[in-house]
Amino acid sequence: MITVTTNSGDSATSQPEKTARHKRGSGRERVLDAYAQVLREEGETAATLDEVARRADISKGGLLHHFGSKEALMEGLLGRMKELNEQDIAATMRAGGDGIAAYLHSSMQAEDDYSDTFIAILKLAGSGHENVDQALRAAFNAWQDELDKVISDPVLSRLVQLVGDGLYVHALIGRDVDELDLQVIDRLTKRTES
Amino acid sequence: MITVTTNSGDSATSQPEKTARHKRGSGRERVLDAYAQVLREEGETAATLDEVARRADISKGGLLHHFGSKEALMEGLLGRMKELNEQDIAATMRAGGDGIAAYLHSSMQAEDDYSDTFIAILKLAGSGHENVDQALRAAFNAWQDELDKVISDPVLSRLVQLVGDGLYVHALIGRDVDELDLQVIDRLTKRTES
DNA sequence: GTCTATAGGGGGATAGAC
DNA sequence: GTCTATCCCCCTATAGAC
Repeated sequence: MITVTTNSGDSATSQPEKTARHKRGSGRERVLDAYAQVLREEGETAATLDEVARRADISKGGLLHHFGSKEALMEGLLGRMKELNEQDIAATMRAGGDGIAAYLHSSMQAEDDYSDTFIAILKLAGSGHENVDQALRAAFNAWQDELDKVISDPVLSRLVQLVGDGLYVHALIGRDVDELDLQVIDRLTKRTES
Repeated sequence: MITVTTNSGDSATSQPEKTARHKRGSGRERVLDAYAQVLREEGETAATLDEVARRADISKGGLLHHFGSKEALMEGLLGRMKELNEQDIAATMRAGGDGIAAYLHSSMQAEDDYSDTFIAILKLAGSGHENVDQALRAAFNAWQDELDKVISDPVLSRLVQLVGDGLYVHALIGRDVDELDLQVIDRLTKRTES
């Protein structure tokens, strides 16, 4: 009894155009790139000012000129996520025609600026920084709102989101996406009844 | 075409009996309890030897007698998880009669020793400790194997696991379980075809 | 705007008394 | 088995030269 408002085409191939990767040279952005990168690759503990400065090819003093404290650096990254959130949601939903497939695929492969930032911030989740958890909840809610527009059944919509979040966990621990994951996505995309 | 090998009773209420909470006094166990607790509540950064010792009501020297290094402490917790894994899987699957509901409910409410340990270790995921990610992958695989025994369709089985993992993410960032989550579980439990 | 130097604090680990 | 005292390193942040 559930209807997915989509033209169910080839679900596994349609990919949206996301924000292009920027590795531009303006100091502030280079620092945020480096911070997000080290968070993704080695986690919170490894993300020291020294290491971030090293990756950004800048001195620690230079870094602290742009961001007066580590807290400020963190909020800088949260700001970037907030900034990219809307435009990425729009791009994901617009492009493929199929919201579910596009959403779930974007949960699997972090290859745009938004996903990079999002995954980096996930590494800071639940570690006492209330700002972080708040920003993450806001991001989740924004995606949920968008999914709700595309999927008429709210329960199915939530299910799709939970599956996407599950895929993030698997990525987090290095559990590779396999054929079954793709089949799950395929089934969620193609089925119009529960 | 999917058949869930279960007596589909009242899915939302059946709860298994898990391992009882131990807050016993043997130094080693108290230390592991404290370590897991601080990881869950405040994350990896806050989990210093000083803080763990404080919570375990022991001195740092005393702690380091039981676990010679922080690395050893970590592996101690991994050992506990491995130890509890099998028995918790068995308890979860045995009790309710319905594997899906039991699994998903245990993903929501961490109130047994295994879940406590598991969530704590999740805070260490993707932070460069290869042991941790390996242990987590093993735990995920063990649950997957068990779900596969209960759910005849492997795609549905994976879907159920992904939803459970998604619930963990939501818990991680303090997004409370709501009515929709319960409805998702209910639907996954009751439906026998995709 | 970027650098070096350094202060100040905290974390992990060792030594050795009890 | 548990404690105190201590060492050393690294991390954040500040000061100030260029």
